Amino acid sequence: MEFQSLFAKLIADYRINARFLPWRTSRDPYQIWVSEVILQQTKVLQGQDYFMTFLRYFPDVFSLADAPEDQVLKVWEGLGYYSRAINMHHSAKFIVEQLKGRFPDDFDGIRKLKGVGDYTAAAISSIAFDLPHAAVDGNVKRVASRLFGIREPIDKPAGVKQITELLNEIIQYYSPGEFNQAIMELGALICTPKNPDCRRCPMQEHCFAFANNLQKSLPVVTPKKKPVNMHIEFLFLESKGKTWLHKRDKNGIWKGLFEFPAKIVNHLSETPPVWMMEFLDNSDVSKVLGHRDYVHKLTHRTIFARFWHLSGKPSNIVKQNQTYTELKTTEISGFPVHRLMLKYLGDNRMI
DNA sequence: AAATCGTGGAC
DNA sequence: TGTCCAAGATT
Repeated sequence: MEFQSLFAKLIADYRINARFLPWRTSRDPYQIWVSEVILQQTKVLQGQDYFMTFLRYFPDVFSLADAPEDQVLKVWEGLGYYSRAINMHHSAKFIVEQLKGRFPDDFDGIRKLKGVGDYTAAAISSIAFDLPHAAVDGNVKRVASRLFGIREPIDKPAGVKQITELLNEIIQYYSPGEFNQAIMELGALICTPKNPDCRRCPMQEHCFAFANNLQKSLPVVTPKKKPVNMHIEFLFLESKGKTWLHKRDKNGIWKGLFEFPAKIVNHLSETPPVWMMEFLDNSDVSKVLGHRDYVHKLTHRTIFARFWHLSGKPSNIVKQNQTYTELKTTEISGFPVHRLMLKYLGDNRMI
């Protein structure tokens, strides 16, 4: 089988049955960029609404570059992997200030943008500019592994390299954007991780895994580690309708987002924790209005959180330290916060 | 090379 | 219930 005809059925099938997705209505590289970054490690169903909202707020690279970071994060709120938003914001400024607002139009130029790796650069350059670069995402790795019988683990650089080089050879015989999207669509709808629907697969007659009944053992993936437990306490301090938030720094989880003053602890405290006392004025006897517990599961850790709701006069540490932002309790929803905060605020009827 | 970074849906 | 993992990038 020659490369020119290997994917012919898949391409034909894609032309007929491709899903209608909002980012497929445009070939504006900016919009393709936005969609690809939103879709990193994110399912189509989850990303669609964020894509529409993001473009409503930031319809072009100039509006994104001009926006304050906190507004970009507010639009991104709840989606996760927040460095994506910060990197996009940074790259938008770079495009406007250094490239006169012209989106880079080749692979190397696109690849230089922060938050754009090999996959995203290939996706943008193929879809927006018809350039022959194979976009190797999780779908493509799985499809290629089964189709060609590749036993190299697909979650390691060697496996990705092998697949990328092979598909870069093949993609030149096809329409690049169509080729990449057709394979991703196949992986998303037919050649799924579990229970692939081989009966409906347009690549069935060419598939190594199907011929050898190896769908369950391909691709080879290295086992993941179990999440680590972590305990964290939050202080929701109220005083005369005011409260205080803290903007997380550039390192670690939830970067750039706001949250109540927080501390990582070994064990959750049954009474208001000692560390909270420095946030309260000594002369004031604060009232404990209650606490709420949450278990927040992430890929790599399980967070046991306890929110303490205290009423009392804040200490000078809180009032004079620029680390903390004072705001009206009713205006919390204007700040970008992580999902754990959203849960608490929702359960407290604050949003 | 291996860790880290979120959230949610499917099974 | 727990496990997997998604249109990955960065360090």
